[in-house]
Amino acid sequence: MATGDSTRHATIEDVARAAGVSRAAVSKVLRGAYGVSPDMRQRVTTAIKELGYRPRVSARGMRGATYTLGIEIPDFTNHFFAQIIDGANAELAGTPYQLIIAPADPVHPEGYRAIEALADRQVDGLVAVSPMVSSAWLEDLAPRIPLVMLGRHDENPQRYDTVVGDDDAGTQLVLSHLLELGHRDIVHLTLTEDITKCQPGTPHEIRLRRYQETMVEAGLADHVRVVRAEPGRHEAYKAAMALLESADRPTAIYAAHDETALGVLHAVAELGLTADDVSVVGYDDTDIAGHPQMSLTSVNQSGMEMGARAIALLLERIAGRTSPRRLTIAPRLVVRDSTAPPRQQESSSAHRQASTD
Amino acid sequence: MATGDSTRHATIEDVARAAGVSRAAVSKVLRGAYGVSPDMRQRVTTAIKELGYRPRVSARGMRGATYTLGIEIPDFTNHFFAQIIDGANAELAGTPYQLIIAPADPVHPEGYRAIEALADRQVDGLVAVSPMVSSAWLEDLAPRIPLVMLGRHDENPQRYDTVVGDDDAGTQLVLSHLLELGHRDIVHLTLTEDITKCQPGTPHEIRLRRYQETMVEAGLADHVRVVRAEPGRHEAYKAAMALLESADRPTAIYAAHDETALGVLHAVAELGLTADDVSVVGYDDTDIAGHPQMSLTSVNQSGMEMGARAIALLLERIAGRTSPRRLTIAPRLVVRDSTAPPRQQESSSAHRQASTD
DNA sequence: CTGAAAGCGCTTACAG
DNA sequence: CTGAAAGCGCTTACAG
Repeated sequence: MATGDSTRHATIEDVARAAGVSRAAVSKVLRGAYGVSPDMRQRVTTAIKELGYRPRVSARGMRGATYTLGIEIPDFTNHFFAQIIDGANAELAGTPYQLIIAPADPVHPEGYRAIEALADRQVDGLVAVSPMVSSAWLEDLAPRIPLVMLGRHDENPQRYDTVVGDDDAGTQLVLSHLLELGHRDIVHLTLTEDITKCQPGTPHEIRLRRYQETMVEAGLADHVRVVRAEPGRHEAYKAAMALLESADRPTAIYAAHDETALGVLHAVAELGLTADDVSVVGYDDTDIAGHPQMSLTSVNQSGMEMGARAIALLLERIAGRTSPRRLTIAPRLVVRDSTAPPRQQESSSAHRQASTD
Repeated sequence: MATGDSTRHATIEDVARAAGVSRAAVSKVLRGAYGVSPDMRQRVTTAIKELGYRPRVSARGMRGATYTLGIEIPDFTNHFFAQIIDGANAELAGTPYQLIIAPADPVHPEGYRAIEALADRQVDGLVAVSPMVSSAWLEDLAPRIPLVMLGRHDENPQRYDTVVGDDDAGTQLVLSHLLELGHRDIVHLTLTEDITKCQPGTPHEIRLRRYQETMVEAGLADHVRVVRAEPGRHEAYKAAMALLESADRPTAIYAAHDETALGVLHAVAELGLTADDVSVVGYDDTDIAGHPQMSLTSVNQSGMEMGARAIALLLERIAGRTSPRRLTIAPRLVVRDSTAPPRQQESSSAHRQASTD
């Protein structure tokens, strides 16, 4: 009766009273700070348990830390991002930090909104996948909050870290593979321009540029062909259908990523075609690529590892590091059944190869 | 020089000073509350823009709302949950609420930790997918925070809402389909007991029970066979391999959900078997099930819709409703190529069927 | 080692 | 319509 109804949540004041100590003392025990006698710690711990006390994060956030790390992700239906979260979450196990994830606003998918939402919530650190946000804006945000960006090839970030795949090398692997198989008519199915045309070079922009350069270097400048589709499997499917039903069907398609590649494979299967007719390569090597019924050749850049590394860098920053770091994840091509030598070709190089064997 | 460095983030005090009004006035404009003259609103709005002011959510949370809704999800790699988030996020577009997602702690996947983490952060409402959490604990939590649970068949929740698929009807659809095709050796591949053995009846427990009952009703009590696997595609694959390589291979497998079914299909493909040898049915009808290369027969219960409905119920609760509601999503069987009549059988019923045609 | 006091940036009654 | 004051539940210097 004294303190009121027990439905009300206990506060630090309640704990202090129950333990016969000051609020400051409870706070210290809570944070494992120095300067608490074993006896006092004991009494406080007991009181906390008895009252089922849990500190309000909002209140802590007013002065100190929220023990919350935020991650912004543009799209949940893409399995690659799920892997990143998984890796990040695993890396956080055993630390006092809680991960919260903010999905990009469907209306404003660039990421500004979601990142701001996280910053407004006073997260102690932030990792984001936002190729379309300007680096100047990030430099402006970074002094207020430790920041690690995924998949950004920014020239020279001053105040935040980056974890990137080597999209240049990955694309090189893809094209070497296709060229070795004897392909010449290689189309690159990428995303819409708003995604490939950002300043620092988004992953998709780099893949596109490297595709063009490599084709030219291989003497296939005439065969450079870029097709674009909105993000999403179904959009990729539609674009691929148009492409595959057109007069000059390519013998190979290098898709922007697995999500796109799955749409392409959908079209390929629906038209009764096989890898002999048109080879398909993806990027990300998501779980489904390895399924025997899909067997998609793809570039692995381990989303799990990217997520884990990003968190590791973030924890370093929170611990005090201020100099910027960049981590590059090496790509690895996983060859599967979705790629094969092109069927019967007028291509002289393919003939040479065949007769040389 | 007067106010200090401009790097410091503006507070409500700064805005009030710049607009020449009180902090209370700024607060009212912020929340669109009554009792502000158009002129004052104008001046405040201008000041907010000029200063780039954004209210700190922690501070708001101390007294009022955080405009944050939380959602707890046990597993990000399962596409069904991604769809739920997508649906929830879409439903929130245009409202002042921001969605944040907390992944379950990998070490304590039951969900208590993640839900508490969200509650500690003062979210204005919470939706969770936690079959293993006790309903008593939820009743205890609910008075403090509006709560909607997904996939819980609790008897009679008093203080929270539920959105569930009709797992009973869904299972009935699956078995009717398989029985009509002529299958008798139907195995149910479900998850480990800790997931199916919770009190109120988890979705998987209901699918399991309904499977057993329907088999008995069909006179196939002798054919009831339940196999269990840890969650995850790879675990399902291993269990399926053992099952398919055993002496008495079933002709059909009803998998706990698509994630499991994909593992089964992996084994089926690897052993060079087809749907004629062993039919496979999943649950959730995730995107990949509809891919022509997968073509998995599955029960659709629309994760998008479940997520959207859950948010709609939550907003009602936040608006004041206190009476509990339950929403049931009707399942729909989508028949694809992964199911077919069993090949050549000694089964008399199969013979009857064949000769009757 | 311990505690009293100030303060974080908002919102909420309550007067005017 | 407007504002002064109290208060939300913590943490942080600062004395003792």
